[in-house]
Amino acid sequence: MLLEIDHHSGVPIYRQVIRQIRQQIMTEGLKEGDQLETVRDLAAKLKVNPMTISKAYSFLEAEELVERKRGIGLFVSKVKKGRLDRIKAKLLDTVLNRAAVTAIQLGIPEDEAVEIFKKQYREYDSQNRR
Amino acid sequence: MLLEIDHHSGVPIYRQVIRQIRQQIMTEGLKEGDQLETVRDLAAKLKVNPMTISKAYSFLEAEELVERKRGIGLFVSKVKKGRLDRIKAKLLDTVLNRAAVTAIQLGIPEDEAVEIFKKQYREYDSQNRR
Amino acid sequence: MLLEIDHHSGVPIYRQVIRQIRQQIMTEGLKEGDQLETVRDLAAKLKVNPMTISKAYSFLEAEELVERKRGIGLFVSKVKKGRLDRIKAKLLDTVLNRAAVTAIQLGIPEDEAVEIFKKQYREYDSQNRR
Amino acid sequence: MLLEIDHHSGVPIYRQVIRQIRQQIMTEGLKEGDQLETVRDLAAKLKVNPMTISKAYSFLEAEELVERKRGIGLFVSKVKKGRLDRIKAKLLDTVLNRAAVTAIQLGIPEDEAVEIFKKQYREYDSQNRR
DNA sequence: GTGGTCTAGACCACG
DNA sequence: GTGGTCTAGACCACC
Repeated sequence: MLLEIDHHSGVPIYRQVIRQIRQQIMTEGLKEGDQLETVRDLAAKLKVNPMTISKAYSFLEAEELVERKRGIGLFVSKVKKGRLDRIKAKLLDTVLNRAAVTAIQLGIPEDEAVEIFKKQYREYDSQNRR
Repeated sequence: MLLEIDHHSGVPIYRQVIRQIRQQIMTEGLKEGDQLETVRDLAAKLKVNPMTISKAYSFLEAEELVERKRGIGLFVSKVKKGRLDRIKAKLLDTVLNRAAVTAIQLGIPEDEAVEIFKKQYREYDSQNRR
Repeated sequence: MLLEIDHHSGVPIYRQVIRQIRQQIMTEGLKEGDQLETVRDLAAKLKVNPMTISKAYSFLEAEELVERKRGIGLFVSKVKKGRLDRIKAKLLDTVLNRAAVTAIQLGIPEDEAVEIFKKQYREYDSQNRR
Repeated sequence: MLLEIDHHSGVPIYRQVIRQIRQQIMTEGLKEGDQLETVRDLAAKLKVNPMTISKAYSFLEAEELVERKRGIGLFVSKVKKGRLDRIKAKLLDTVLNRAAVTAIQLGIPEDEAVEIFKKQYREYDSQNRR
């Protein structure tokens, strides 16, 4: 499980953990039944307090993306395809809406904004294609 | 000066103020030499604590988008066209990049992402056209 | 805000807090816009650590039953009638299902179980009617 | 001896074991003098840690529903009819009381609550009738 | 003043 | 060994 924490971003560590794990579940980097790293291991690896990790895991559990097996560990839940799609769609809408609003407020016309968006898409995509 | 504060967004109020004023300077809703509303007036109008406005103004001043004339008030600075464009471009790149990255990580193909972006653009645009 | 904590029940304190506040929101003992007691006050009143209360509040916020106004406090969110009803119905189904299952496993016939249920209902109801 | 373990319910496994065996004794699926499966066998069958089964058996022994014959095994105790009935009644009262209280607190009228209860009863009953 | 975050460390329940 | 809970206390951001 590959996580990167930015201690200077101002974003709480536990939220960074939540977001990244959620992302990996969405993109199936983490699949149903996969075990998450133990609280203590992940805490040691990221050099943060175990409770910080525990807190992140608790929220993921409340979201039902992750399940506890008591005394054993945490595992990725089965997420129904429909629910997954809804979460994805919502996430996407949010971020694209934010982008569109900014473009409009800056007075950038639609096609120009779309071009920049495409450029960004292709750049990132080509860099991260495997 | 027209500002809207969303108390439920989680975004700090002073940042909402900063962003909106910055936006207005960018789009020339506020022009060089225009005077900003006084801290007290704006605070009263938005029903927030004056310190919140004061803080926002300080940041705008640090950004050199605004100048303090002691004893008189705050005024929009002269911003060179080139610098303005660079700020705009950078802002736009940042937000569109973030959107693109999210789309890619969720495995959304380019044209699908573009479609959603356009939809968001048009929705917001039609709602806010004056 | 009236909360009772049972330190000996084995149920985590923060969950007791969550459940009771949720209950009060459901039953409109706490209404939209009402401010929750501050973390520190409630912690002092219940004689627990503020973080325990904070944790409870965080989960309620994640559930969107409660909203933060930064620097001011926490307030009961507007909950759409439909969503409220769904939450209520689910809660009710869960607890009545558990009751029914137990009755069946003990070999209690339906009408006998219903009679006991009615008795319990009336007893509690008459005690707590105002 | 037929037991079902739900790893996702959050209820400790040893408690699930206790409850189900107790249930079977109540309903006379297990009768006086019947031998319980050995700790090892049951643990292997349920694929859980033997200590978990051992712990469950200890509680049943403490409850005097079961007796240890050293070197031989565990056997279902003689339970006086009266005591059995009292245990049953108490269990039933507890769970039905909890259900009634919840219904009342949610403002559900008696007959509506009863209807839902009956529905739950019939659903579960028809599914598990043999 | 408000709530949020993080830490260090203790203790508990479960397997 | 696993995760969960709670505490005490520090520091931060916001209003």
